[in-house]
Amino acid sequence: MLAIQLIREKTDWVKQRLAVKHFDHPEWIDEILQLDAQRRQLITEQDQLQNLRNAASREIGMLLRTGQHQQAETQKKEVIQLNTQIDELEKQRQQIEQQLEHLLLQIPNLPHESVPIGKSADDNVVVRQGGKIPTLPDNALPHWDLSVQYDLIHLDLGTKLTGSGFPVFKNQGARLERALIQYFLDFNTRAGYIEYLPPLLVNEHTAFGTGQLPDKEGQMYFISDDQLYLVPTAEVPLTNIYRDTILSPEQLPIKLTAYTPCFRREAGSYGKDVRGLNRVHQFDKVEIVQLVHPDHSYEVLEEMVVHVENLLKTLELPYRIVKLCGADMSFTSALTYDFEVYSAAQQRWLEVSSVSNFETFQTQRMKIRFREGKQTRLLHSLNGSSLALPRIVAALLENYQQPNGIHLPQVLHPYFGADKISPPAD
RNA sequence: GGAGGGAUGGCAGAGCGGUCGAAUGCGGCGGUCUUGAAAACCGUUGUCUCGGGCAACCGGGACCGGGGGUUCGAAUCCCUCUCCCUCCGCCA
Repeated sequence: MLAIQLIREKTDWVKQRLAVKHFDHPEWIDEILQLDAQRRQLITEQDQLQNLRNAASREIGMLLRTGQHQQAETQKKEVIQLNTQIDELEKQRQQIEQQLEHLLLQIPNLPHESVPIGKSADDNVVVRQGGKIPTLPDNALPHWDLSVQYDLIHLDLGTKLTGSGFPVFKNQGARLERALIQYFLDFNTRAGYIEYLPPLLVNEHTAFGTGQLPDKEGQMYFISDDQLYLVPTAEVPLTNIYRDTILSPEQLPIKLTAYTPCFRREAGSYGKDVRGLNRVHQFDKVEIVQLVHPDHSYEVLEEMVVHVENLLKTLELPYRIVKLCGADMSFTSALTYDFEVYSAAQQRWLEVSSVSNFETFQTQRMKIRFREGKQTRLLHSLNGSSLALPRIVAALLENYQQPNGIHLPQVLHPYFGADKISPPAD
């Protein structure tokens, strides 16, 4: 959520920035300003009347104590008059505020100055590329075939147990998943991130805090009996840990990491994009989150990008880093880098991480602040995947397939307990 | 699931329906003392918001778990929701 003062003070600049995100209702900004002016006017009037009421009530107390009941009664009648006026103003104010909030919630975050102008994902800018794209043997298979051949992942079984998009990992497949999670968490904690294991169900306050509500309501699974949402990413519970807190400068930066399964309804997805592990309803992901001083958040963003990049390098996968253009960014982000890994058998780039700076867009909602002198100030929040597992697994299987098995990168050997995935014994 | 108790400032802990934004203690910050530190003493110490100076500040309003009600007036009374504690039951 944008700060109303920002809209007030830099109206034209806000509109100009929103245009980069292809936000096509600049008139809402004007409506917001109008409502804001009305709101402040009403508050001023109401406060004045309440001031009068407080004084009068105090006087009534005095009158009663000194036995002047007559005067007290006339005073009471006046205050009752006042109260009807106050109630009227209060009703108006609430209505205005509701409209204001409704509009404000539909304004996306402003893109950073460096965000590329663009109309679609085609206009994203490749920042760096690394690793080597392997040449595969002639009979190379995509990961969904390898999964079956090596008895690693069973999508049809998931369909039987739950529905489509809920993969079942088995044997070496399950072990690989566990190894990756463990490795990623170790990599993050070594870099100073504090490990958490948060709840997988969150309430609506929490979902609202990071911006999942109301914007992406349909994307989350909802437990209606208890009014709880299944987490679509660890970002949600992790960032909300610090909701409604005022930190001291010495506590900064806050660096958090967590593994959680992620649940996404992905309504409306179809076709080859969803084949195999490319898009599923439940997947594993390790997330990193930082809450930092607003003056340094873009340095921290670069630091997080390098962190994820280093992790990817150790997996020895061909990758590239993409800076998202205005049209492709999320509602809440000010600047986002996507990480993609090359899936050699599918011959396409798959997104495995998204690292973003949200500036104060989330912290404004969550009221995450720090003390700066006598003032309080909003922190900046950032997060990124490090990493999302399914497409990493897909790329590992496809890129490393050899006639005698799937050779794993060295860093995984101790976690996996072997240097390769062996063909099933049969 | 059943019965009872509770939710107050960073923490602990008071609070007859009317100068209560809230006693007191601890902690924090500033100062005196000291070569320095500790102790002692003095002072200070919440958040949000509106208005004015458009800055260090000043004035108003709101906030004692959330929401609603009674009243001229509510931290204090009533209703409701949430959470916490104790006991019983059930259970990984």
